[in-house]
Amino acid sequence: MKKPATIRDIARAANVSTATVSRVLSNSGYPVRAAVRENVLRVAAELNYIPNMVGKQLKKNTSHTIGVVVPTIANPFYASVVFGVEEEARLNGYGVMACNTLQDPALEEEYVRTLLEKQVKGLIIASIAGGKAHLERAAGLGVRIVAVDQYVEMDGIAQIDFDYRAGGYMAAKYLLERGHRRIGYAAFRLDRPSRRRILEGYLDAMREAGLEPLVAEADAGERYGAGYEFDTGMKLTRRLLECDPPPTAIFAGNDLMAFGVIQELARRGVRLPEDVSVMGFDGIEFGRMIHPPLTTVRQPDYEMGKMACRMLIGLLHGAEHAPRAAVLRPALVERASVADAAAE
Amino acid sequence: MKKPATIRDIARAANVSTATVSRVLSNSGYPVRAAVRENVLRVAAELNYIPNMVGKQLKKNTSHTIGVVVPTIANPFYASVVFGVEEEARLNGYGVMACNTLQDPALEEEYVRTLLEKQVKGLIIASIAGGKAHLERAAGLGVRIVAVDQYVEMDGIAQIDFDYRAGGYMAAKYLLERGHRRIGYAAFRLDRPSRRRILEGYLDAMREAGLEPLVAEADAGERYGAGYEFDTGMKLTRRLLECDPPPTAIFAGNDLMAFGVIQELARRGVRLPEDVSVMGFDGIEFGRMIHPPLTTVRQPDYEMGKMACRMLIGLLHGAEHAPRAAVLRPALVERASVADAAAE
DNA sequence: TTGTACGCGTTATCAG
DNA sequence: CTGATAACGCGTACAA
Repeated sequence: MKKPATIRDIARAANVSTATVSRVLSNSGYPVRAAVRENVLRVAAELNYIPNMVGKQLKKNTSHTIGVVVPTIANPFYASVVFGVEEEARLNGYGVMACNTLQDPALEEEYVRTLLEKQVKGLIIASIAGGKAHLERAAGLGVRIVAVDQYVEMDGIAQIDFDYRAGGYMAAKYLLERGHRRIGYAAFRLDRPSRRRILEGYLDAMREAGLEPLVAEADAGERYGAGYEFDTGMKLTRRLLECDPPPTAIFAGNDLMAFGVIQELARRGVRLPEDVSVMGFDGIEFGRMIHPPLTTVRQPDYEMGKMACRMLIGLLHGAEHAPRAAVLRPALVERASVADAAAE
Repeated sequence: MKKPATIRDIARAANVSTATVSRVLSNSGYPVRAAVRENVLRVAAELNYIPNMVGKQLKKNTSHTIGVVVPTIANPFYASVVFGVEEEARLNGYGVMACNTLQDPALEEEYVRTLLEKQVKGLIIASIAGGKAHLERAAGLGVRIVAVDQYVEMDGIAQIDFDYRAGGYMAAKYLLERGHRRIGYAAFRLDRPSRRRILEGYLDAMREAGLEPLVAEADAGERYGAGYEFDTGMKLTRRLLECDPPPTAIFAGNDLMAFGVIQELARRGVRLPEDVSVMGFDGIEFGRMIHPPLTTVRQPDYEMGKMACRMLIGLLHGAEHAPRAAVLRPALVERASVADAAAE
């Protein structure tokens, strides 16, 4: 476990200066005599040379790693986003530092700070923090930022937004077209703009149809985590079923919650989708793995990650005309958890 | 977007030397007059100072970020492992660089190399590469390595192993105890030791019972990805069902595949679990979200990540007596996808 | 208790 | 084409 070779070691062994070594090893395109170049390469290989990015980074002040901040990769939706970012990053020679904030604003700020200390020059963030001081500080330091999933009201920040309102509207509308009149909406806490916008879409569709909305909102204060969203779906379903008359269709705030809705319904012997239809939101791949396969509104997670990464790298490469905003449209994924409403 | 402040800027503004600034800002415990200390702190805050880890790292040759290499976080199993690692890392002031190899040995080697260039001192890896030259090179450089999920035959490497054989045995045994005699095993390609060991466990249990094994192995060459495992489950189920007589229970290589098995069975109108029982492997959280909730053999993913990270940090802190090996035991998770075999 | 000066591994500048 | 040498931001002997 001896010390790794540096360009100095190579220089010494090859009888050249460190400058020359650096020139050939970094593919700088700087002219070096062919014989010398080959010799340096040979010696470097012999010495098992591995370039030290830290030295390089300190010198060039550019890190080639981008920070990704999401609530949690335990939700496959965000896992896909991160995965998309990572793929695109790798193709461009970048690495990724992923951070899970667990919906905790303090943790989000801590992570952003750590990322800054590590000299990240680019950041992709699904921010759930109320404030944005941490983002402004980052931007002030010249860090390029791409906000995904959650819109961030801030100048000089690139956005990949998603039309949540249209998504909520699309879901409700679809249910209405299938003949449903009593459509319940099972919502998480409405503490994020994205969630409120889905609700708005649902509300608009119901109002247009002259129907009474039926909303069940999750209680606050539950710990965030893998199974929480599922359990919330079960709980809200119980609440919705107490209504008189009960809904013939339930639209859930996201797919994980929809799984909970389905589970609770199945547990009660309700036939799916004949008795009650269920609609999700997100379009995670697991939707097609349950029974009945989940009809849902898809938000392109993986593609969103790739797109965000591409945009960020464009910004990093100083492309002034790089696109700084995009808004993704929802798409309906018709599977089998929604049926026509039974004639009354 | 002016240049970030350095300790030199602070030193100048506070009329002290950079040495003093460094001493107070790095909490070195080195004696500094209280008044001076407070002044430095004040000036640092005023200047919005953010320590540059790159400089620190170059100086101290210690990176505080650990590399994590897994097949893909698109599989919730590995997502949980990474999540566990990250949580534990954060608690200890470490950051995590996660890399998805997509089961591609070349990619795995590339990632390990990149990690080395970034001067990671610790590595947690679920290696699927045939060779181990890249790991030996890393170890030779003094990098501490913890192998998880996949056993790696190599000196000086810490292991968190899992008793796959016992898991396979446990699954088959459970099915046997429930009265099943024709138990099919739906396997991925048997190109990894872990998978072969699950098979062995199954085979042992069948042999003990004097029963004929019934194995369907996935074809090679399919692209690895999120839905692949699910689709494989469906396909292998079709193959298993062609047997005469068909199995009354199917044991799947992992939970995702079990979802595919269930889906294919449901699609054919087979009643679950009355007609055919299904058993998974891994114990991902989604198992309880499908219908019927999946009975499975659990491998503690999240805990494994935490444990690996703890072990690694112990090694990094030079704890010579740090545990260098652990073998986790499978646990049966009884849910509802397995029923007693119908009397014949 | 404080300051000076050097070096970590690399690249860039400038002179040959 | 090649080589000295000065940075990059920081921590730390060593000296005062």
